[in-house]
Amino acid sequence: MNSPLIKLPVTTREGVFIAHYSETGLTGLDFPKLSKRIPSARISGGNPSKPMAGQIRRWHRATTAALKSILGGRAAKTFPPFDWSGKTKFQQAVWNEMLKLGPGETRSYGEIAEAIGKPKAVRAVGGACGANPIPVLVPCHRILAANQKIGGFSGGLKWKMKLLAREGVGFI
DNA sequence: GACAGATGAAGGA
DNA sequence: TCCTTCATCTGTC
Repeated sequence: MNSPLIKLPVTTREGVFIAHYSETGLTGLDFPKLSKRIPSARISGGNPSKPMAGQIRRWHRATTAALKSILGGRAAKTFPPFDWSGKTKFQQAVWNEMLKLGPGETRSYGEIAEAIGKPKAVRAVGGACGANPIPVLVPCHRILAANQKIGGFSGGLKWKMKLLAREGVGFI
């Protein structure tokens, strides 16, 4: 496994997201804690060597820029490397498929299942979406249920609706 | 090995 | 048209 894990705050208009980094890339992204005070910006959880810290700062800039772009309803220009070690091939296939979606572009769980060559694994796709550690950047909010129904969202439907509204996506 | 899940489709009222 | 039920597949415990 990868360690240590570095946590860095990403301040946006929507609140402060917490990005988690390992030695190989971004491992996770936490939604802002609603109605909580904004934590002070500091590196915590690890003690990276100097070259590592510089690299993580670069990744963090990319994460911040990508997050702000997506929250603004625009496509992210660059992404940090994602660290999906420990995740299953199936989950990675689902998330890679989601990364191909641009702003305002949506797919159904069934379409994602079909795209990865497992057209009947629709429920499993839902499970992979729920296991997505990097919401927003890996746009699981762009996955709708059949007939444009909103479905569910691990970070809370409120976020899903907000993100989709930003991108001008209509849903039921 | 059993169970649960962010689905989808079909059938009945 | 809406609701209920069931089939299907994968991940997790």
